[in-house]
Amino acid sequence: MDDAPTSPTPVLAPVAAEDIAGLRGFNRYFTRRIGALDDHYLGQDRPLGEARLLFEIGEGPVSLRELRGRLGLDAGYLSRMVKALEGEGLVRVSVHPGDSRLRVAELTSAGRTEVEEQNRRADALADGLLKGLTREQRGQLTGALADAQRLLRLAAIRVEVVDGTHPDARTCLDAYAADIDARFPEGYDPATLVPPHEVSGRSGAFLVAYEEGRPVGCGALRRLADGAGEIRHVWVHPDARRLGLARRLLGELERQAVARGHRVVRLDTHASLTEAQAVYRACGYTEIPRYNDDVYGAHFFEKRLGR
Amino acid sequence: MDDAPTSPTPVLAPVAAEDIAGLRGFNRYFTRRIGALDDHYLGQDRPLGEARLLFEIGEGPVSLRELRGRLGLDAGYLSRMVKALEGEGLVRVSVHPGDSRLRVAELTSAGRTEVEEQNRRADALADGLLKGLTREQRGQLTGALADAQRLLRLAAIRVEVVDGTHPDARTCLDAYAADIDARFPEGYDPATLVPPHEVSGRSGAFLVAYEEGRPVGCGALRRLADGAGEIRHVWVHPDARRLGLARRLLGELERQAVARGHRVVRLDTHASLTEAQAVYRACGYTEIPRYNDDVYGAHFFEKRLGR
DNA sequence: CCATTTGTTTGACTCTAGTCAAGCAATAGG
DNA sequence: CCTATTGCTTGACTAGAGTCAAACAAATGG
Repeated sequence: MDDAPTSPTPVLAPVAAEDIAGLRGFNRYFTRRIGALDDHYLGQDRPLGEARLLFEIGEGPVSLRELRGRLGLDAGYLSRMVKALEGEGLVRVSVHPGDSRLRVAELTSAGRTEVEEQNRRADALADGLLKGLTREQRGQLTGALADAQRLLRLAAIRVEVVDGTHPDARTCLDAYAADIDARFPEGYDPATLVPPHEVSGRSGAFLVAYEEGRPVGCGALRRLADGAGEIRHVWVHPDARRLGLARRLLGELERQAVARGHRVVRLDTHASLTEAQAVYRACGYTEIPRYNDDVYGAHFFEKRLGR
Repeated sequence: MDDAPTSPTPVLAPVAAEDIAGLRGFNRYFTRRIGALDDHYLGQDRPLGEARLLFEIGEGPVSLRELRGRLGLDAGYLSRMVKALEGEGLVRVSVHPGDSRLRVAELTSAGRTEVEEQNRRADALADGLLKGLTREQRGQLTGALADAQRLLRLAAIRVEVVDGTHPDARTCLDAYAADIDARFPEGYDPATLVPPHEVSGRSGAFLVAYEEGRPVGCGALRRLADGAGEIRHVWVHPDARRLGLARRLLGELERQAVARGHRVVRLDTHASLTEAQAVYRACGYTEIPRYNDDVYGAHFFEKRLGR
């Protein structure tokens, strides 16, 4: 058990030099070769900044504030670019109906045409690149890129301990409640959610996972009457599923439990959450008899925290 | 045979939309997230162009001509940047000993220190990214990136038909001859190489594979006395091995053979080239009895070009 | 209702990156 | 030996990308 080759839940370990070299080598190759190419083609006759802006406005109307955040631009710089695009008839700007300080931009039909042309060019570029490969190799490439992207996204997600009353904690719990309310045949009563004070300070913890500053997952640890830890409300935003984030949250919650002196953690799940049950089992949890009177609980799990 | 799920040698087929979308999605994610981060950190207090230049000078002395090629810079622009770095005491420039038109740049110890600092920062960035993953996930990521890079390199290689007398053809054949001369216990006599006229025009073809403008592989097709095609001198530069380029060259040579009306191609290999034999077998070649008096040939193969 | 805060605009800059052409020195090719 | 050619430098210029501060209007919080 001590020298298990793979660890069921994440353990922090120093990063191997070859992994760093691999990532850096790929980064050099990719950005200099493919990325640069793409930027060059995307822009064509238009400055890259404007091309990116058009692309980012894309579908529905977007507020300038949103664009500023997404592209990381200076307010003045953005304002001027939008004005230039408006002057060319590619973008229409209007005042936000709800808040007159905000301005929202959307593409005109000419703008839409230009974005389509951009997409055509980018597709042609990708097509030209992939053409040299067999169908099988293309599939391998697509698979490898998907795996890499999944892992890079997971790696970029930061898990932080926040207070149970933190707005991001509430946002996540609301989404969690809505989510399972839709999934449980009997619905879900939000009053069942763990109260903020139980997951704050010494007695418990609340974790929020952030991807690019946006909360995309959470998990709570509280103390049971008998002194064991209890994990509750492990949730992952639909956009961030299938990355392995639930496992990561679980591991972080276990670390929090260890730090609070718990030697064992328990949790329960609803009968309908079969994937969750599989995750718990894979992470070293074993099924135990009912240990509480939770109306939604159907399966009960426990894990001893060793080391 | 007609509907075999995987094709032994490359066949051109339209690129699936999902492969294009996969590559484009990854490109967007990667360049905007990782690449941009990297550039930002790499530069720090120094313009990106100069930072890249320092990195590229790296070890041993490099001629400005070489740097110009590698970074794709304008001669005047490069000249000025080198001068600026020289002024800061990071780079030492001297006249090339062999050709006084050329100038060679190398790092001073201050320059080396700065590049080390660059590397430390880039390593720290990669380390910070990978830290969120388990050791197993890091290994998966490194593997996926290596696969993707291998396939992207292969995809970016262009195979062209050149005249047998073309300098790139000669370069490749010289490298090929030197390569096998070192591998064959009995050495290799370059006089055995196919004469240029046999691989030009209607009777044959000479293919050169280019990676970023540099020849990295070749292959020849000529016509045998009985009208069959013969494939010879399939060679891949050591830097471009393990990408699957030999298979690709083989496939292109077969296409050339079909275009010239050959219904069958043959080839021979030296007893010591066991990997090559494996490739031929995997690409649908079957071993046949000796069909020529080549002193180096030990195994003889044939493939019918059907459809 | 008054003071902040937020979202945006405008003017005035800076710096990086890059182009283009003229010119000079060394070399290569006939 | 003469004429390209190659490699580099210099001057003159441009455009893209971005910063910073002042100003102003709408919304928000006491």
